[in-house]
Amino acid sequence: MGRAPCCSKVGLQRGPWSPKEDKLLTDYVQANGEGQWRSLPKKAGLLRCGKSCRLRWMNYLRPGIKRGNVTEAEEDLIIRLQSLLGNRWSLIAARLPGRTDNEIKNHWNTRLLKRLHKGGIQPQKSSTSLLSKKSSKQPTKKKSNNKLPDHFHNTTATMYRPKPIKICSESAKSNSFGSVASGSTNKSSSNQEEGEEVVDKLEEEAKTSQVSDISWSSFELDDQSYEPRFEISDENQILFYDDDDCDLSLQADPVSDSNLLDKVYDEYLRLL
DNA sequence: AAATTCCACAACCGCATCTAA
DNA sequence: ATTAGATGCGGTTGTGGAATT
Repeated sequence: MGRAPCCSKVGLQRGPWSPKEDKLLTDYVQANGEGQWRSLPKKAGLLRCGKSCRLRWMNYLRPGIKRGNVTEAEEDLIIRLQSLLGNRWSLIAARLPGRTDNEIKNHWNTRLLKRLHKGGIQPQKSSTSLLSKKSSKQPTKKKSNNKLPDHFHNTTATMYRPKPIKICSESAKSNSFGSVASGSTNKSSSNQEEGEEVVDKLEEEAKTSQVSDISWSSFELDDQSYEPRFEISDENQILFYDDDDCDLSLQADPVSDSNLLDKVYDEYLRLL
C-alpha cells in the first residue's frame, strides 16, 4: 500500500491554469517567497494541490524563464550533457540559464530523441549515467578495454575536445557545480555530493596512479568501467559507438568555441 | 470541409530524498 | 534511530493545435 497522496484531491482544481490562478500564485510567491508549497494554495486562495502550484511556478511563472526557441547551441549542450549525466534533467537544466527541467525533458523526448534515433544513436538512459545513483547498484556497462567494437561504424560531427585538465581539490570544490546543481532551490545537496564524490574519486585515482591529467576517455569508478558513448578524434570529430550507419548532424558552430555553453560543458568535464 | 494523425507542451503521478520532531 | 510530512525529480499522460489525408 502506497502512502497517501500529497493532498486531498477532493474539490481541487485540475488541468490548465487560468490567468487568474497564475496571478494569485505569482502575487503570493512574490510577496512571501518560494516554499511552504503544501500550505501555499490555501493561503493564496487557490484550489490547487501544493505540488501543482510548485510545478506551475517553477516551470512557467518564475521570473527569467525562457520559453521556446531552443537554440542549436543549447540542443548541442543538452545532447552532450545527457550523454554524460543521463536523464538528470534538473542537473542539465541547471546548466541552461532560463530553461526548466520539464522543458528540456519535453524537448528531449519530442525532438532530440527522435533525431538521435533517426541517426541510429542509442542515447543512454539514466541508469547508465555517470552520476546516476542506480549506476553503482545496477551496473549496466561492461568493462571495456577502450577499443572500439568491430561493428562500430563511425559518424562524424564536429565537437570540441575538452582539454585534459588537472583535477585539484580546490578547483573541484570551488567550481560552480554545487551552486548550479542546487538549481532553483538549495535542496539538491545529494547531486552536489555526487558530483564531488566523482571528483574526489578521480582525484584520488590520479594521485595514486601518478597521473595528473584526466583525459576524455573511459575510466573506472566504484569498480565499474565507464566509457563515453562517443569518442572525439584529434580533428574534433565525434565518433559515435553505434551499430548502424547513421548520419548525425551535430555541427557545432566554430564560433561557439568560446561561447558560454561550451564553457559550461567544459566545466562538467572537469568534474568528471 | 471534415476526419484523422501527429506533435509539442503542460500537467499529473508515484517514488525518492530530505528534514524536523 | 525512527517516523511522518514536505519537497524534488523523472516518467508518463492528456490535450489542443497544426498538418495531413
